[in-house]
Amino acid sequence: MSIAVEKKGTRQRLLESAAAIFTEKGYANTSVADICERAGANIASVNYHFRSKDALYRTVLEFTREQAEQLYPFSLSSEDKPEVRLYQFIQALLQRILSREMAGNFYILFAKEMVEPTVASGGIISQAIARHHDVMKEIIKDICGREIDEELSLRLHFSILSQCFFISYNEKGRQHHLQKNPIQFKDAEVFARHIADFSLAGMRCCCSLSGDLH
Amino acid sequence: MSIAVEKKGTRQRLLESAAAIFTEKGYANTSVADICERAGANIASVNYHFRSKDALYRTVLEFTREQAEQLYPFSLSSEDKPEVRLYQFIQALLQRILSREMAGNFYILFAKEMVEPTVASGGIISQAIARHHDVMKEIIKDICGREIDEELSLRLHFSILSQCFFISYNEKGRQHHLQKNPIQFKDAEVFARHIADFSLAGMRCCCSLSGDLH
DNA sequence: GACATTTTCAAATAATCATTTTAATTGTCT
DNA sequence: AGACAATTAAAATGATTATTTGAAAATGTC
Repeated sequence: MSIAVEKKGTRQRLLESAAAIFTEKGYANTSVADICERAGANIASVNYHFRSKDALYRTVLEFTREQAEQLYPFSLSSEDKPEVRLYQFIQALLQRILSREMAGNFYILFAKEMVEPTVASGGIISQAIARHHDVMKEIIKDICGREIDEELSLRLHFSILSQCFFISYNEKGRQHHLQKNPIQFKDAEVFARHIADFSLAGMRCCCSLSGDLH
Repeated sequence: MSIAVEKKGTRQRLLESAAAIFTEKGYANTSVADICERAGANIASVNYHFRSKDALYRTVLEFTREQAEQLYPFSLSSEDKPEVRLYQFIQALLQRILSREMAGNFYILFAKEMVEPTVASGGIISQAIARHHDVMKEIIKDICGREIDEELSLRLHFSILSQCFFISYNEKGRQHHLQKNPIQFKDAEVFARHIADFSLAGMRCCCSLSGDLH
């Protein structure tokens, strides 16, 4: 009928509207009426297309996660040196987090789910954690050598990921409580460079410390 | 009349009950009725003693922050070497975060406020951020030397604090999504030792990198 | 064009919530 | 005991919420 661009289908409009508002205000503070209004749809459309608010929320989590994985994959060619792969992983993760598209929404929702879990999230969060974990584990093993202590590996893992995720965890509060401007997507590289340098030094130090004991 | 222990005053009981439930479920998911029931008080008592749910929440934030500051002060004797002060600061912060008392509640509420700010929080969060910032800034300056770049200082600051706060940010989600047991208070020292070692190496590396350019 | 299916719509339902009101109770000082 | 203020109690108010309902409209199919 009209221009192809504007006809998106109610379901898709609801999905995008829901992603935006859930990210903005959180699950509990978002009403189904808000979502429908922004999508230009009727109040009953959420329950028609998604069965419930819970199910819509789960769909948003799944959809935004897929967007993130497609747009910024952790493409680790195992021929690169592990130091390079560390940087590439951190960079891709920060690009996901700082993405203006729906990929970025996932990591904001992820942060909310870690700080205040909902019953609506299903197993999506634990899956996401496991995927990040697997990638990091390989990199750490290759940098520190394979006879590294399991506990030490976990701590290094923790130190590196904490710096990456801290950005998404703090973004909302930085704007609201400190009146700062949002961090831009283009800052991803500078941040990634810093986190990689800082962490590489930390890893080597902690590895050699532990190695000396044996 | 009765035993002194059990007569705590409705106001105090409401405060403790509110701190526990706000920490457990977050501001939006907590009802005044819940708080009153747990405190063994009437539904109207919150509005009588605190004027509103908002004001009660603010009081909880202030009260728990004071508890944290009193129990685990950032007592930095400027005679100690900066490396020692770094460790002491991290240790005190982790002890606050992992405290089973009301001190720990503050850092859980703080995490919630960063990920999903409320209008009810007043300026308490930005004050808390500023205090941590001031302490860290001094330490970084003393470790890296005073001609350090302002931007680099902020990035180092970020890398260190992210590791500390990550524990409180993730604690709820770790239990809910990963079915892990809570991190114990006694783990504060091991964690602090790791974060301090890791970060010290990172700082020195980043400082010398920047220093070489001049 | 007529039928069947999908989608939209407005109104109703039922539950929950913060807050207010009004009355009863308790404690304190004279 | 009596007067007064502080506190507690129970019920009511008004607003918001997710979800359901049943009919209307739109869409697709033969």
